[in-house]
Amino acid sequence: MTNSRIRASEILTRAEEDYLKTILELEEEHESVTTSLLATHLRVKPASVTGMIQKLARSRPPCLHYESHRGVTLTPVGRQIALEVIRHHRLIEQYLAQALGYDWDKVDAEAEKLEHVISEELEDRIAAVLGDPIFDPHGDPIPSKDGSVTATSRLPLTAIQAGQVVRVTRVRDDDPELLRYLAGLGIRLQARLTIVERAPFEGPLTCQVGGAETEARICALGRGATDRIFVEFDEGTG
Amino acid sequence: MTNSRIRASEILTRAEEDYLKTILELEEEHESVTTSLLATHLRVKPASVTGMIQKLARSRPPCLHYESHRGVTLTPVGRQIALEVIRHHRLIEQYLAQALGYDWDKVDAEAEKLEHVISEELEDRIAAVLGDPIFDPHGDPIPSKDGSVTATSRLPLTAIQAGQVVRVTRVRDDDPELLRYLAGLGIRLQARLTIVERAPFEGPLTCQVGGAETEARICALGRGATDRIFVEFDEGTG
DNA sequence: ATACAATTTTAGGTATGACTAATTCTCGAA
DNA sequence: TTCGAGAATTAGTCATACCTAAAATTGTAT
Ligand SMILES: [Mn+2]
Ligand SMILES: [Mn+2]
Ligand SMILES: [Mn+2]
Ligand SMILES: [Mn+2]
Repeated sequence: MTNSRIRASEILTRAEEDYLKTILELEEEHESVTTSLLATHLRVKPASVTGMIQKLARSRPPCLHYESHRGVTLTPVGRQIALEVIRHHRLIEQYLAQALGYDWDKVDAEAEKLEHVISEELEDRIAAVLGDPIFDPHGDPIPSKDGSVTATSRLPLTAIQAGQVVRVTRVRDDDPELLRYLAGLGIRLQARLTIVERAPFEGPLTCQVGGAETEARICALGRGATDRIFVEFDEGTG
Repeated sequence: MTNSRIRASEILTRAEEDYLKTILELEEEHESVTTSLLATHLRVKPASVTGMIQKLARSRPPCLHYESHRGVTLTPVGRQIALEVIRHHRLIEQYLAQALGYDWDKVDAEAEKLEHVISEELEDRIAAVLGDPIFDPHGDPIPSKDGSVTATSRLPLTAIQAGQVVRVTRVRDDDPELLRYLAGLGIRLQARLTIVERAPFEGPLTCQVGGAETEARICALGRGATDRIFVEFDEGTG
């Protein structure tokens, strides 16, 4: 069985799907997707990455462009497959949170496995039950079936000045511990933050969580947190 | 990496889990679970079965007893793992049917993949949402967490005489086409059947579906159907 | 222009789990 | 009791996807 041909939405292995998904996610944040960058995010060794990207570049049609020592770029075919996997992942995360009461720190690990095994029918039913959601529990956009993706804030809390008022729109989902910690502080999607103070030299950022109406809490966040929280300037005091 | 030790509820591969599940299912219906029987049900070649059962017999503690040319028997450890996989499978089937509106002919294929990847937490949440169901959409019992299994009817429709009135309590889930066909006839779980006539020499069984109250339909079922439908004698005309 | 350090690729190996083909075993019939 | 058909096992391959160690490449610093 020589499995060297791939059509869009063909049967790929779990490993292949994870590579394509990760490449697309990294393309959005890095100008070049290198072997070592992929190895870090996929938790495998660089030699393994080289082997896999060579296979994906050899597939017909190719899922990605690859030149030795130059990093990789997804082809339209590879990008479409990656978007399908990401749609699965984020839809499942949202379903676990909405329909099954999962906390936002647990959904990623579960979705990581389920994303590879659900059928088109299950994908569609989940989307229907949720009313075709556009965002996952961390504020990441869920690609539509045709592959379009809503833009999200790239403004990290780290970049905000003292005195400004912002709303949380996205939180990196790669650190469950941080997510649980933030939930404990009341920092969730749509939470309003008023920046009280920014200590210099990468010192902590002090902010007030929630409006003055409710019991507002003050907390200090380090760089590890503020780099992973994305915000928009608050329009209209809801 | 020598992965030869297995504790109950340890990480097994998908293939290993499917073998153990299938062995338990076959033990219930056959006095001896042979290599070729397993090969047929797992859709692999006998040589592959020999290899896998030798590995499962060598695992520590062993998942099954195996003597060359003598078939296999699950050990308590193997049985417990098999029950966990079957619990996953049937809970998922029931969830797909109840919560997501799946038809009973589609749930098996989907559950076959999902059963291997859901976490203990997801299993528990699904069970909770469904109110700890005891049966799956085909009337098969869902093993409880402690491994107990409700007994089900082993009386096939084939064994029923003309004139008798029975209720459908279980239908084999291995043939989606048959399930869809039966659904079209109104033959589902708890449907009442009145046997009108039994043609001799394995001829068709004619029966009336549903009570006389509703629009009762007459249909003729061949052996392929009646062997796969299990019934109980109807108590009280509900 | 050269050399070195970091990155990347190649070479070679492991484990899983399937396959085919060849061989061996078992058990019933002669 | 022997024989042979069918069932099962062994032997040898292949594909996937990881790994380590060695070799090659790149770009930067001298
Ligand atoms: Mn994954
Ligand atoms: Mn997410
Ligand atoms: Mn399965
Ligand atoms: Mn079932």
